[in-house]
Order: sequence, then C-alpha cells, then structure tokens
Amino acid sequence: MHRVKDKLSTADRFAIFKEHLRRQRLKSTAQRDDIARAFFANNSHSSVEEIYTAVKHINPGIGYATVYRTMKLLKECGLAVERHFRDGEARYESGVNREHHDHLICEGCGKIVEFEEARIEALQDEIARRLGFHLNSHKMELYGYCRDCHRARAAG
Amino acid sequence: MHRVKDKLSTADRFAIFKEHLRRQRLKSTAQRDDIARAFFANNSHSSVEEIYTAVKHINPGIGYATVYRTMKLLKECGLAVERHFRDGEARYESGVNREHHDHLICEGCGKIVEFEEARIEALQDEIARRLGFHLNSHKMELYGYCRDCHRARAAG
DNA sequence: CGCTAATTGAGAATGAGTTTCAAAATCCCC
DNA sequence: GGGGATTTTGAAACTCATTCTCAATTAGCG
Repeated sequence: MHRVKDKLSTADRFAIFKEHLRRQRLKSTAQRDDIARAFFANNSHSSVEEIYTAVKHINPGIGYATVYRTMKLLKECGLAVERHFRDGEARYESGVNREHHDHLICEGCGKIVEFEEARIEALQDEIARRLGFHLNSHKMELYGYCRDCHRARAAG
Repeated sequence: MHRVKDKLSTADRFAIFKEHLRRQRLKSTAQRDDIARAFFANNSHSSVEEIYTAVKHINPGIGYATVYRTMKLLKECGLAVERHFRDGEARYESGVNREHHDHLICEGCGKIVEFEEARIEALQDEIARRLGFHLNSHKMELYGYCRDCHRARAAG
C-alpha cells in the first residue's frame, strides 16, 4: 500500500478535456475552461458547491447548472470520478492514472483518507465468484474517528 | 460464511416495537401497527414505496409521511436498518439479531445477496489502525451481474 | 368520560440534481 | 474576417426522495 498520486499535469488534463470536446463535436467555452481549471486546482473530493464557489471568484456570472454539466463532461472523459459518501452530495476526485482505491472517512472532521489494499480486492473477487457473480465494481468506505478527533473526544 | 438469518418471530418484533413506543411515551396506533406488520412480512431490502404500497392494501388511508415516520421509529429500536444502494432511495432490512454483513448487488436484475466475510473485516481493522483511525462502521458493496444476468447478456 | 398531548394525512417545503428556453457564443465554410 | 447553423449558457421551473407544517383526529391517563 503506497500513497496514491496523480501522474498528469494540468496541461495534460486540459488536453484530454479538449480532445473529448472535439471528439463529441462540443464547443470549448470560457465557462468550461474555468470550471475544469477550478476542479484540477482543487484538492480532491470537492463537492459541486465547492467547485461552484471557487469558479465564482474567477467568473462570477457562472451558474450552478453549468458546473453540473461540465462535471458530467469531465466524468465522461475519465478526468473526474464521482463518489457519494454519507452526506448525500456528490464529490469528485481526479480520475486519470489512479490506482483503484477505497476511502476512510472521519466522522468528526470529515477528512477523507484514501487507501489501497490488494488483499481485500482478492477476497472480494473470491466471494463474488463463490456466489456466482461477475464483478464490475465495488464500493468500500470505512467510517470512524481520525487520531485527532478521537483524542479530542476522549479529552472533551 | 453462512446464511444470515433472523431469529425473532413477528410477535417478538412487535413486542420490541411496542416496548420502544412505551419507553418514549409514544402512542400505539393502527397505522404504526400496519406499517410494522408490512415491514416484518416483506422480504428484506424493501423501499419506502414498496412498504407504502403494501400497507395501502390493508389501510388505504395511510400517507407517505406516516410510513417515513414509522420507519424512523423502527430504526430507532433496531428493528430496521436503513441502507442506501446506488439507486438513491433508502431500503430497509431487518435489524435484530443479525450478524454484520455486506451486499452483492446485481446490476442486471437488482437482486441483492448478503454475505459475511470475517477476513475482510479483519483487514479493514488492520488498515484503520495503520492510518490512525478508530473505526465505527463500514460499508461495502460489490456490483456486478448474477449468474442469470451474465448468461442472458452473453447470449443476447 | 374528558382532557391533553401525540398523531395523522395532505400538501407545502427542502435540497441535490436536471431540464427548459430564449438569448448569447462558438466554430465552420466561404 | 463575416455569416449562420448549432451549441451553450444562466435563470428559473421542474424532479424525486424525504421532511416539515398544520389543522383535525385519536390515544390513553386519570
């Protein structure tokens, strides 16, 4: 298990995005660029609201709908992966050149930590096979308190 | 890994429910009884809509809000556990005397299969410990095609 | 039985996300 | 570089699941 990291520069991501637009005969617009830029710049697991707020600083005219529409495009070309944790709103993480990973979520401060564990994946495959399933994907989330929040609760 | 099963009769469940109402100084009503009965009778993983429809047959006057309110009570006393799979609507399973288990979901027909796997739980604990977390709960869902749906797709 | 607090159903409200539509922008051919 | 068809945009309306509000009804203690 090692630190998951991205291998593409922002420029590379932009190129992938533009290429996707071209292929789909869609147009390149300032709004789309601004939203993509904000998403690429943001730390991972940002919500639509967070991205919307960030883009507003650059381009105050932008609307919520355009952010949703653009995130959909970024998903289509693999640059964004949508996740749904407990709070109900979608969160997006960078999606290219990433190892498969799962999440550990702090119920105190909301921090999200990623991890990989090949032994769990192997067991999942084994279980699916035993029950006659052909696996497409999976979702695993661990919920608890991070060290700091645990300590704070013990003290408080 | 063995078949997960419930150990309480419907009468036992009713007793637990009534006891919960008494403790909270809440009232026993025909609507609450009908909804609880429908939930206990139903196969697991039913949605609010399914429960609502089932209760309507017995008691056509019932409202959606009352079903939601009663499911909340059933959760509070541990008789129901709420799950959120990919389709977005809450599903409820029977919650007393059950081993912890996870789910395997068919993306073809929607079938939900439960399983237990102690080795995965052990690995989850190990990972959490390594990353400094104190685990409260977890969620693991495997998505794929069941044998029948896989065959149908290969054929079709 | 009578009273007070809890409960109900209907419909309004919510919140995340999507759709609609008229106005504005892009890009492709000349 | 300038049409002009086609896409895109923002605002507002709409979904869909769920929750809230409120006036009318009901449970259950005394």
